[in-house]
Amino acid sequence: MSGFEENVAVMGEWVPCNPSSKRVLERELSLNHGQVTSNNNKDSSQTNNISGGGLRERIAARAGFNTPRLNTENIRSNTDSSSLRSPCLTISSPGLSPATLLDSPVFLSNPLAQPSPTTGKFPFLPGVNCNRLSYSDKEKDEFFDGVGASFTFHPVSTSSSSFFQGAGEMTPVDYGNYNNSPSHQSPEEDVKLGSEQSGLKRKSSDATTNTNDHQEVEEGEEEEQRGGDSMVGGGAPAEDGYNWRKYGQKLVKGSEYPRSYYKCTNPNCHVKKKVERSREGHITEIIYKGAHNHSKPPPNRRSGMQVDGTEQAEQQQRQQQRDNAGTWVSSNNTQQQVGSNENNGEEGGQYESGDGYGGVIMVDALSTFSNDEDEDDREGTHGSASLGYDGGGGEGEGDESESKRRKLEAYATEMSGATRAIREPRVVVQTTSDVDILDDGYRLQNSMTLNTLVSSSYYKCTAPGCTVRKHVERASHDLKSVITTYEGKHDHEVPAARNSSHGGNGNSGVSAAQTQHYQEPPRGRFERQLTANNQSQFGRPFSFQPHLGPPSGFAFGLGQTGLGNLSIPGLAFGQGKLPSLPYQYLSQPGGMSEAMMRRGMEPKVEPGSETGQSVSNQIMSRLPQI
DNA sequence: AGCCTTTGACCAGCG
DNA sequence: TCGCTGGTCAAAGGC
Repeated sequence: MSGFEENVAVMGEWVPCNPSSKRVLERELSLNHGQVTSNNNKDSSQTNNISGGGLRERIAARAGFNTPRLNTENIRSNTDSSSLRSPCLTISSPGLSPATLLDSPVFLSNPLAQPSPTTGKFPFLPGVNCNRLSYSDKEKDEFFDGVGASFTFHPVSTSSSSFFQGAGEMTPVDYGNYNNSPSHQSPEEDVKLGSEQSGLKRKSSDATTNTNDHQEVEEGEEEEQRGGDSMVGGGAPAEDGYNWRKYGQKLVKGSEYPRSYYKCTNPNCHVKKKVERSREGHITEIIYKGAHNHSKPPPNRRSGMQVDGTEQAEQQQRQQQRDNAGTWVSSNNTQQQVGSNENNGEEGGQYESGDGYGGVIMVDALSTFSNDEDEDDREGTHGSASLGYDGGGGEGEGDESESKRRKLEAYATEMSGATRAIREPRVVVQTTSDVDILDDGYRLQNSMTLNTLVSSSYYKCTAPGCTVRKHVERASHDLKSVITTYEGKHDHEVPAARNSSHGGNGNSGVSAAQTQHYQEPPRGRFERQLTANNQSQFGRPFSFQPHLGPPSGFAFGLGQTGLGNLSIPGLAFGQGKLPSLPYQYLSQPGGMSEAMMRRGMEPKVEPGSETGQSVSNQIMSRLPQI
């Protein structure tokens, strides 16, 4: 199922390189929590506006994807310590590619964007109304002038595995699935070296066929390290399922790496993509332009596309999801639009349906998606939506956004004091339209997923008139840790299973065993939490106190999500992973520790783990001391 | 033979 | 108008 575990494996690493950055982090840690929490307490419309970081706005405006900008960089053990590596993301998920994302009926919203100088989304920016959808260039300029050099990200070069960067702003948009876990990967990331100039020896690349979770991530990285070969022909990245022809390569100013230009080889498809690869052949940036108006080539014709049992299984799953998805009701505007897009895409051929649902979008902090929106690019109008950093959104803003993006990139470069190789933390967003028949038997819709440290899936019962909501949290690196929170009362009969495949166990990646502790929630307005197998993280099941909160009640923290997924310098893979905790604790002002204490619980720390430390403390403790 | 990459040249947008 | 830059073209060559 393209639910939780299938979707995301994102990793990012970045390290504040100077004391100033630490201060920024501290501010972010302290400020974002509160803010986001408050934001989340607002009604949906409000939060939508807040989220307006732009993606949502543009999505709404354009009803589709157009030019997702995917920035990725895999950071591994860096043998070249002298070279600064950008924060890396590793996405490898068979069938989940940017293209897949384009096809995804559900997308993320800007709130997911990592707050950063380049995203123009600095919730902690003094004097800036964080609820605003966009900021003028002047404001950005002023801001950058103020923040400027102090905001510098330095990539971690020591970790064998990058650490996923969580989304920045997350709004409790409806009932989405906010997945913050490094559990899925996008194929694009696995594209290895295509063809490198500068006498670089061509490697092959690509596609990690994965399954789920960390295993996939790690395998994907291993694949990378092995120089896994999946390049099409001479090196066209094809793990996204499409065939590409390289038509140019150029060293772009300000970029440390050459940029390759690819066109979709389909005669009637004008989709293009730009790929930047590091010297090692790691993709540092992928920018898609346009939407495929055709289906992916048959697997057996996808040169360079690994089609193994895993992928086949996933394809089957996706098909199954498509079959099921039509019966579910979207719970928010965005999703409805997405659904519309989906239909349009299917009917109009704008959206290739190959991957259908679920997907991973890796977004760099500069902009989540590029905004090349000339008419040609909007050929796939149905499936086009441009997502920009500024959240301005609106017709005809593509060029402007692009310009702004470039401008911001320039800023980022300047601020980094080096090159674009120093990238900001990336945000990986997973979107799904999974509809699950949970272990409780009710059909719930999982509308959205965002990746952060903790996967948080929001479900809404699809039964007419039923307002029950369910929130499932899973530890990013331990999917067995599950916390389920109910709101409302389960006032209708449990629908009969529609699909044996779900079999009451379609909890988006939560196995029956993992939900075996399910208990019938009490009637009435409430929230109930349960855990399953969380002993793996804390030695014993959580002892949650009732979480009383607003209806939407699951506070998302911009800060916690982002920071919660930060790669901590000096931490190796595994070490770098923050403790698996319900993000709601991360979202608490003061960090997890404080949140937990307020809840009267004490995190159990596994021997040798750092679980007991608050995220912020952990992060801060590893930052350079001022 | 077909498809792809390579790569220098060309074009267009922008300041 | 000019130079810079990003994007594209297209000939050459490889597989």
